[in-house]
Amino acid sequence: MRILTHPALDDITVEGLLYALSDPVRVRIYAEIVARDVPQPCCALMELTGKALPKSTLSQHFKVLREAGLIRSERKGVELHNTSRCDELKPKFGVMIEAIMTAFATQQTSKE
Amino acid sequence: MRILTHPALDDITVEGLLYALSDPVRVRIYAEIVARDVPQPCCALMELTGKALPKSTLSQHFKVLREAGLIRSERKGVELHNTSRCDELKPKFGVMIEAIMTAFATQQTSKE
DNA sequence: TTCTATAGTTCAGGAATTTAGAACTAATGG
DNA sequence: CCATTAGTTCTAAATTCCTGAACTATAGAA
Repeated sequence: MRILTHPALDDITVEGLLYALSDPVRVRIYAEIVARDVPQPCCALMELTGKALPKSTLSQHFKVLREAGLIRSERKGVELHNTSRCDELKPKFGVMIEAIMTAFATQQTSKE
Repeated sequence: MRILTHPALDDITVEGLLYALSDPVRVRIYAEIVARDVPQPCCALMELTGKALPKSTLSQHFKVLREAGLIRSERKGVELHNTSRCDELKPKFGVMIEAIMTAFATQQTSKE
């Protein structure tokens, strides 16, 4: 396994962030990582959408979130601990991420 | 040509909006539509990215923006006039669209 | 050390999407 | 009716995405 790479703040783009969050599964994953403020291993998020996702698919989704700059993944023993990079992003992107997640949360609650 | 359809506010989703704006060409198109507050025909935006885009490609991009709920397209003679639906979206999505476009504008100006 | 288990990545294919040239439709003005 | 401009639809090639199978990484136990 190669070392996990995270983009520098300068290499993170609005388009990349939006693309990462434009997938229903990925935005839910990111919302959970933000909501539970303890670092989350991938496996904790497997059944997020009701049906269990294949782990290769989940791994790809985490990779997209990571390479977009939304999360940081650090190995802790056998797991990866995933945390939001929102504090880092805020100076560059302002309230964008928060505004997106607020809108998403509203949408989710109104779906019930 | 079929009649152009626009989604009802209820059918517009956060994911759909983010997806539409996650493409570098589409976000530029939308930024121009918002910036020039006169309705824009597609043809006015053909050379947005330096190289002229094929009109079929441009048409698809407008379709994505339209079906996501970001713009409204109305026929005026031989042209389509495209306007932002941001006022309609605001009650449902709060400052999300504005926050995205602000971040995008900042990114564009810092690129020069 | 070696065996086993768990967590996650990478590979490879088929499936789905996107791009763009060509042909088509829609409206306007001679 | 013909020509022109604006934009859509069709279609095939190129690209990207999904996922099962194989692989790598770490830890704990024997």
